[in-house]
Amino acid sequence: MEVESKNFIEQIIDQDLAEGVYDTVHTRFPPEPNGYLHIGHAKSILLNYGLASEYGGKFNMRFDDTNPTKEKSEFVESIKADVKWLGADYEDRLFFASDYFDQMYEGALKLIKKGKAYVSDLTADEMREYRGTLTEPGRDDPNRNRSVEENLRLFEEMKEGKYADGEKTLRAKIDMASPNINMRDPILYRVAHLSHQNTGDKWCIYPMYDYAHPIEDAIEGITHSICTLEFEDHRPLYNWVVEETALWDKYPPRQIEFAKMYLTNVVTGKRYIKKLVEDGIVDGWDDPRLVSIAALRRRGFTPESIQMFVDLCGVSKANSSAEYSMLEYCIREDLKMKRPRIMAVTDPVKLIIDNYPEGETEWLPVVNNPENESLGSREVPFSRELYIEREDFMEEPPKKYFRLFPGNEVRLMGAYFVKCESYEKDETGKVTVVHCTYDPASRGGNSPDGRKVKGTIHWVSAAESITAEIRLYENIIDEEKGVYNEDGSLNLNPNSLTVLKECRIEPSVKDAKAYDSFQFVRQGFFCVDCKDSRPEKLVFNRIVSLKSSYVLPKKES
RNA sequence: UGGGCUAUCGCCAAACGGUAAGGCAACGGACUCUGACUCCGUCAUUUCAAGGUUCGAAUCCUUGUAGCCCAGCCA
Repeated sequence: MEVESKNFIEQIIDQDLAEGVYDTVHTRFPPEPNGYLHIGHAKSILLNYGLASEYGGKFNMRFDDTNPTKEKSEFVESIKADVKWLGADYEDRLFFASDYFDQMYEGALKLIKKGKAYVSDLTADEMREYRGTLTEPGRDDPNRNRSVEENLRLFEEMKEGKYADGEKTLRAKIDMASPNINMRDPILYRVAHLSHQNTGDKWCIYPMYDYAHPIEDAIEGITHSICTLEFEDHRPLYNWVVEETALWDKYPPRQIEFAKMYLTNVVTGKRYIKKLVEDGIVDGWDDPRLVSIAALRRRGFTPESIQMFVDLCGVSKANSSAEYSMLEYCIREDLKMKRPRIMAVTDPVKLIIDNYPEGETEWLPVVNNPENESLGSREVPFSRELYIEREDFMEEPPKKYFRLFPGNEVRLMGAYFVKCESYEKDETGKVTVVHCTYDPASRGGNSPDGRKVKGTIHWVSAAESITAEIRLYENIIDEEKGVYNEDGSLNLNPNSLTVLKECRIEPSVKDAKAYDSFQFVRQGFFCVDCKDSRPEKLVFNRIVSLKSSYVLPKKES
């Protein structure tokens, strides 16, 4: 048992439970359906869901759809799919903030009757002017002292549609001189003659986030309302609304803020991604070079790996950004034991075994994953003509190079020992064929005379191998400058997408349907691109490469 | 400049007055039918800075410094 220290949210919960503030934990994930979810949201989802499961409580899915101008049902569907894929099970608790519009309206009436809210005639500009600045207090709204009756009538008229957009608002009566700008009589309701994706044309007034969110939490019986740091300043207002509307059943919800997580140098900004999509730089929100949940899924990341990543990152209140290598570690860790390791040659050179009978093919058994026997084994065709990796042969090897070079003997993985006898080059000096002889006694990869070889290389049979396309993805990086320069030009890493076309892969990839992804020996992890796969040709996405798989010895001269 | 928050290794992050966990990355080395994996070792005498309290401070106090957030009828 590992002794894991609890994060600060767990500590707060423990204390709440101990003090009897709450007797359960009920969390929620409340996105606005205005875009696709990315890795940052995954943290929030898994954190909220994880907390609920850890304490035997419940987790709600809720769409915060209080602003019809930005929201689309398309996003509702993608968000639901992503949350499900991540494994955050909200059971039958799928809610919409718009489900509570009636109660919010009643709450507003209650506030008006208590003298805690009033209708304002101020325009947006006037409102800004009256609000004051960061350093100067605001001034009272001229309508601040309207009578309850007048406010009631006016608010009713707002609802009835008697006013144009922006003509009137409902404001909370708090304190125009508060150092916290959020408390300077914040707007509770605005007039907006818009059709809502859920409620249609029923409403022409819509509640603001600060008013709506606490009520949503209260109604759903949320105990710990976890959000990001930028809402810290809103907490007093959150509490004010919770108190004044008193719409909770058992206990009032409590807001806790944590730091968002960013990935170093990757683009998460919605408007940048939108532009990348619009400019055709990427092929959509799920382009594997992005870090939306959909992109990660298409790239071949597993929900388990993302869970691991979130766990590894931890939760705190310090702004931070995790290195991408941590995410890569997680997917490598998750996949290495549960995926078959098969042979793929990404830059083929022909290898001819001169003393192997022409036209003969034998099928050799190879274990799928030496570290996980339960994955079974497969048969791989072996013949006189093979392909090996170009980097696995060198005419003049540096020191400590123990793959193929003239006169050297290596093991063809799972097959035979072969010794390099000669090689051919074309006019340009490029090696075209490597000639070897094999030792028939070393079948299976071991010589009965006990001699050892230093190197083992992978290979595929020339005739039976499958040609596939492999896509090597780098993330679209976001340096300090940002993705786009001021003149609109793009800061892209030049090799964000590299397509290798003539890759040769052993025929067992035909069993691709049985697995989402493979580990290609010494090349890393790949998945079949379900979106881009053509029937005649398999397209693989690289999930992540292995560590240092291409690196030649450094200390050579 | 008003208010809120944050500062612990290159990156995350514990430590809650008792003498700086862990992970990622990096670097050595061992092992290996994947130069992967695994394994073993190295990696903060010091916690933004300077003072102070204390037998003892990353933790408490003071004064600074730096970063993030707030002036949408967005969330």
